[in-house]
Amino acid sequence: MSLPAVAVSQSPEAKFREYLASRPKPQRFTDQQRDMINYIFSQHDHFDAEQLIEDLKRDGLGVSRATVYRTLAKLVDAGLLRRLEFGPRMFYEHDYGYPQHEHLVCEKCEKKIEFQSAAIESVIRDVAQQHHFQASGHTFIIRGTCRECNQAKMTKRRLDLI
Amino acid sequence: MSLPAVAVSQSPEAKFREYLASRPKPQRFTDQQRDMINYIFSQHDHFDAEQLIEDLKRDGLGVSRATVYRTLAKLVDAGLLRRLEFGPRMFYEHDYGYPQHEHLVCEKCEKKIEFQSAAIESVIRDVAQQHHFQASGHTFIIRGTCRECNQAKMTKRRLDLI
DNA sequence: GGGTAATCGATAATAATTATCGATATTATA
DNA sequence: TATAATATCGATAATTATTATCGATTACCC
Repeated sequence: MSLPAVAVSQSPEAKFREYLASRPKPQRFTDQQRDMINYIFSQHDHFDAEQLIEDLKRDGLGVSRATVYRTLAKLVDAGLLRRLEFGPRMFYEHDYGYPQHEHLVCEKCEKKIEFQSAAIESVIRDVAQQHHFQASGHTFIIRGTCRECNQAKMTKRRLDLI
Repeated sequence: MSLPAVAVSQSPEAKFREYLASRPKPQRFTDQQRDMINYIFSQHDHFDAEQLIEDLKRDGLGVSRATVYRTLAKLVDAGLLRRLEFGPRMFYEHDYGYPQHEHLVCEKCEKKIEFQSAAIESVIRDVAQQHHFQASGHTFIIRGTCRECNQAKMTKRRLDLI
């Protein structure tokens, strides 16, 4: 699930405060934002808004649904989180301190496997240049069945034959 | 917008009827389905459910919202259409008679530019093999600004300086 | 043509996200 | 340090895309 981290000089909170300070109109740093950053950067995981709301509530940190969505948007804009379009709802993962990568997503168990690929970076560069397109981001997801779910299916098939 | 077509032996309608006939429980071919297939395959374009509903209505072919969604799902399952996850709503494009390709999507004007890349196919094969992952599909979208929107921005910037 | 059941259309429901707005809390200023 | 100005909060309503429901309609087999 995890790739080697990238060295960073600031804490996520410090980086976020810098982002807030750099906005044209001044933005405030609140307790809810601090709680969210502490929780999110205490582990590496893919998560969605609903999960985060439940997890924070379970930890006694109540942050309202609206504030969770608002703060996630700011964290993405600040470069702390990446936004992933897996199916109908958005997922989020660490961007700050974590290398660029792509995903394999299992359609059976929803597991996300990360991988890095220099080839993809170069395809993006080449294609963008060819079409005079100014690339600002990309989505690359491979959908299918993971090793474990494949084995489970194989085993079941073998059992069915008995 | 268009890549060279792929040779096919059947009309989209014939291919769809074959699909319906091959289902475990028999499915019926209706006037609404015929109207939708005729409309969709009379042009090559990326479209979403809402556009299609409006376009059909404008052409005097009234197909209800529910039926449009239901039939789109069947057309995808039959291999006639590909389903594209561009942002919050689904888009559709020809699959039958049209080669595999990926997209550049302009964030300013929503234009979709198609491109083919053998490198991506091989990345998918390699990564899947490495992780013993059974790949069934993928999404690859490069987001950014197209040539025209870039020029518009440049021109505006130049004018702003006067 | 007649019976059966898949499909249709109208509308209700769902799910994820965004907007609204009075209450609250952060930051600048006196 | 008190206070004023205003960004953010929480509760809830609204929005958007899509799916489910269900009685009416219609395609398909005999």
